[in-house]
Amino acid sequence: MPELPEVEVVRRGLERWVTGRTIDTVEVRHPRAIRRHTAGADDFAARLKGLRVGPARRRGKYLWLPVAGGGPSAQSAAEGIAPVLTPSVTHGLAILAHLGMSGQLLVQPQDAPDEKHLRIRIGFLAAGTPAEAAGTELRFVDQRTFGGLSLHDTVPGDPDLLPDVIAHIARDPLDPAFDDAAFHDALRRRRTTIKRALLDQTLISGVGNIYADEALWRSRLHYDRPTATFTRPRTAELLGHVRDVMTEALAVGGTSFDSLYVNVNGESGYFERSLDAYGREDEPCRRCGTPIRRRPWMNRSSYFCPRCQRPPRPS
DNA sequence: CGTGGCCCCTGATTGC
DNA sequence: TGCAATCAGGGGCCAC
Repeated sequence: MPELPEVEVVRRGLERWVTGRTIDTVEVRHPRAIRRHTAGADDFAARLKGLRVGPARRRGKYLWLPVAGGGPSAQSAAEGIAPVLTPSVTHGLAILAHLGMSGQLLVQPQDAPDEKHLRIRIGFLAAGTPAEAAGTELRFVDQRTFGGLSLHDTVPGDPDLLPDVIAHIARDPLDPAFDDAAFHDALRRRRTTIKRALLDQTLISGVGNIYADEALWRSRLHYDRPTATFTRPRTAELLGHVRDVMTEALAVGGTSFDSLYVNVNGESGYFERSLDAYGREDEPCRRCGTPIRRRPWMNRSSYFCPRCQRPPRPS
């Protein structure tokens, strides 16, 4: 459930508390949390030991931590191929994390009691760590186990050390390299509706159910509008609102309805109070006063103003 | 192939 | 009180 702003809050915490440290021990306590690492939990733990964590990266809702310091690449090890003697400087390994609906990455004191849904624990060497980080470890906690960690080769030559398995994920709208014109062209080619398109991580990443509804409300667009009829100005306005709402949410630490959505120190964000549509069923629209409605939509809900956001004519 | 429906999982809340 | 149904910020997979 964490979307781009919440994941970015976590990324910043990892950058501050984990980057630069050297992994010592890895404990996998639930197999589902590691299922995307096909070589298994023992391989995951053994390969990470002794590696140093690089800068924390993010694309959309995916997070990764490049790791370096020795050993063959994941690919060559998995296939039994001898490591290349002169590997490319920008070809390496990265821990990939996805939080799913309920995942958390927490930096906790080693002696803190285990969380009920603690799935993976990563401990670090004390040597060389900043005094303020000493004695802490990284924990992946996940009630519903839709999220998980895995270890992957990075795309050769990619300056961000993007894990190869997420190379198909689109850039997110806060990425300076996001291509607005290409996004508009892709929308026009699709035979789908606008909210489905916003949630399609191969078209635009980082947008989930909350920020899709918020951006559509700001744009006065109904979630069922077909994308094939979008004009350039309409796409531009929508992208502007997507960027605005996510930037505003990020500035206050993201959206937290409960203690499930927290930064690495367990603290909640404050954007819930600024939501205009999501979760506001029967409350007055802040533009026109009409009660906000909730509609079942793709096993979830869509919140919208029935007056500001008129449905398209049925075709 | 693109698109839409279903399923994975645990827990909180609501209504009978 | 108990129990069933519904819902939750995600995405992979599989039919059509």
